[in-house]
Formats: sequence, structure tokens, C-alpha cells
Amino acid sequence: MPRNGEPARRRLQQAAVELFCERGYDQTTAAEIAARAGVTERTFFRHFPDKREVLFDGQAKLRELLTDAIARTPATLKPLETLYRAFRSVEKPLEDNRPFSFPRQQVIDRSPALQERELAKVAALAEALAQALRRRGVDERLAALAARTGMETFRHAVESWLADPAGGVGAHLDRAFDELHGLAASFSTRKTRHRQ
Amino acid sequence: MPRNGEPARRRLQQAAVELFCERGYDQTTAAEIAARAGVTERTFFRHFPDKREVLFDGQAKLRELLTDAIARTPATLKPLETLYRAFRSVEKPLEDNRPFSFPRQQVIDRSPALQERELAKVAALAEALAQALRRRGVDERLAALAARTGMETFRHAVESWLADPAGGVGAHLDRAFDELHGLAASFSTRKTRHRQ
DNA sequence: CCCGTTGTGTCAGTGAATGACATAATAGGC
DNA sequence: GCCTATTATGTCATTCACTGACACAACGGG
Repeated sequence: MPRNGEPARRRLQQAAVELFCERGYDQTTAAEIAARAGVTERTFFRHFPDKREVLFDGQAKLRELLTDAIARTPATLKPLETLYRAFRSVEKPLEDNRPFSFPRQQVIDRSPALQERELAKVAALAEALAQALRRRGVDERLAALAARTGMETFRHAVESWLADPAGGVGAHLDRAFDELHGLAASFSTRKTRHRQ
Repeated sequence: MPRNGEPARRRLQQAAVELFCERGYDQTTAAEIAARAGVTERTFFRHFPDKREVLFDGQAKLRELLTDAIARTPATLKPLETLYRAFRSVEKPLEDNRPFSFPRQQVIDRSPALQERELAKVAALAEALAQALRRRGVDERLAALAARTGMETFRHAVESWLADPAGGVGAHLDRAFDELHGLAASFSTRKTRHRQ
């Protein structure tokens, strides 16, 4: 009944992050989060479908940014280059979010349950990228494979950037894509050379 | 108390697959699985840490096969080629398991909870591959990236093989790795050419 | 035949999640 | 400013996943 100032949703997220940092995810009950936010446990589950979801909200925005970037990209680019440019285009938002992302990632890294959810979000994001590529005319199979491997490369870059922000996301992204190029260019099952 | 013939663990797995196929994962309770297997719910959770895990047992064997294959590989090979050969080496076991893998995959594809667990298993497997590559002298960063992208390529191949077994796993694997080669060889952030 | 080990049953309890219903809070028309 | 439709919240009861503690049955040596 009491509808306090700050929207309950934000208060719940805030309370959840605090408690997860203090005691860890498993040692925190949904009721405790709700209590700190000044609402009922039932209200918690009205705002979030489950306890984990309270940590995964930025995902939707990131997906939108990336798929929009892909849609705006020239259709003549190779799939991986399209993805690379899309990733570069979210450099700013990522870096602005670092103060929030860093502790959040620490919490996730300490809880298998949260890691699972994160992997699910990453997979969903990759699927969205594949769809965006298809809309740019990329073949279905290629789009799926490019989106997945590109996504893993992006994760690789973001993780190393979180561990060491020097150079910004961009430097880590370039390095990761160059590593991928080095890995894949030097091996083909048939010994054919692909046109540039 | 009654210790019936077939080991309880197998009976539980069997019962679980049956029930999941009949009603779906969410509509099946752990107690029902246990009942069909002729044991108590408590016994179910003694054999499996949680309800999902009853579907994920082959994973350990596959990991062992792959890491062993990597360990036996000449240390001079490029990381992706090492992985490719390791994947080729498990072709037989995979095809032998098809009658079991196929319905299992259908169950998983219908349940978000099971998909999450599968992604977690895949990630753990990729981590094991990275570790095996490191033991072959591959640089830590490269090992991680190669394992992840190689793993995604493998998944891509296995999924398309499950959908259409024509040509066997090998054909799909070759196609997937060639697609990866085509994707990555044609794009580099800097316009440098990497030594073959 | 006894005994230690191991698998299982029983029971009680916690915590995540959901449905149903009542009620308070707010926005918009008047 | 008041009334009302909508929306946010509280309350209650319930299901189900999972866990700890304890007892006891089943089996494998000796």
C-alpha cells in the first residue's frame, strides 16, 4: 500500500546488490532483499520473475544498442566486421557502466546459479545478433556461427577489460578480434585459400 | 532399505527421461520421478545434486575424451587444429549416442531451466579445453579464446548434425570449421596479414 | 555370524515461487 | 477538488526444490 518515493523496482535492485556483496547470493533470501527495500517478498516477485533476475537488467538495453548498430551498418560488410563495428559502438555505454558492472561481475563470479543465468543472457544476446545479421542478408547458418563466435570474442574482450581497464574497451576488442583472426586464418580443414 | 536389482541411479535417470518426455520438465516433480523409480524423493537428491542434473551425465565422459585427445596431439599444431582433431576423435561416441541424445535434446530445448544448465555445462567443457590447450604450451589468452570459439563451432556442428545426420558428425564439423575460417580470415581490425 | 560400510527411509524445516483476493495509491476526466 | 479506473502493494495459503539429522536395512568381508 505505501508507495514510497523511489520506485520500488530500483530500491529492490539496490538492496539486492548491497546484500549480495555483503553476504553473497546464496546467503541472501528474497525476503531480506524485500525487507531492506521496504516492501514485501511478494512485491519482489512481482517486479522480477525470479531472484536472479534482479541482477540482469542492463541486458535489454545492450541488446537494443547492438542490434540497432547492426541495422545501421552497410550491408556490404563481412559478418564479423559488422559485429566488430557494433561492439565498438557500445564502447561508451560500457565504460560509463563500469562502476556498476565491476562489483556486479564479482557477485556473479562467486555464484554458480548467477553464472548460469549470465550464460543464458549471453546466449540470448547472441541469438539476437544472429537475427540482426540475417536481416542484413547474411545466410542463416553463417549468421548463427558468426554471432556466437563474435559474441565469445566480445566476452573475451570485456572480461579482460574488466580485469585491466587500460586502453579502454576498444583496445581489448581490437586485440581479441586480431587474436581470433590469427587463430582462424591459420587453419582450414581443406587446404583451400578463401578469397580475401 | 530395499536395494532392488538395477542400481537406483540408472532407474532414476530412466524414469526422469520418460516423465520429462511425457509431461515436460516443469510438470514433473522430483517426487514423481523417485516414485516411478521405486525410491524416495530424498534418495533422488542423494544421487543428483538437483533436479536438472539427472539429464547431464554424459558430459563428464565427453570432457575426458576431448582433453585426452588434446593431450595426445602433437604440440606443434595450431590451437584450432588441435581442437578440430579432438572433436573429430569423438565422432564415434557421439554417433553411438544419437538415439539417446536426440530425445534428450528435445526435452532440453523445451525448458529454459534445462537450457541454462546446458550452457553451464558447455562453458565448463570449454574451460576444460582451454586448460588442456595450456598444458600443450598455448598462451593463456589464446587458449581461452580458441577454446570458446572452437566450442561454439563444435556446438554449431553438433546441432546441425542432430537436425540432419546426413554425412555424419564429421561432415558437419568440417563445414562448420570451414565456415569459421571463411568468417575470420576475411576480417582483421588492422590490415596486417598474419603469417600463415 | 558379527560388523563396518553404504544405501535408503522418515521427518522436519527452509526458501523460492505462484495464485487468489483485498486494499491502498495514483492518474485523468469532470 | 472529487470520483473512478487502473495500478501497485499487502496478506494468506500452497506447492515444490532442496537439506540436515537420525534410524535402520542391506550388503561385503572377516
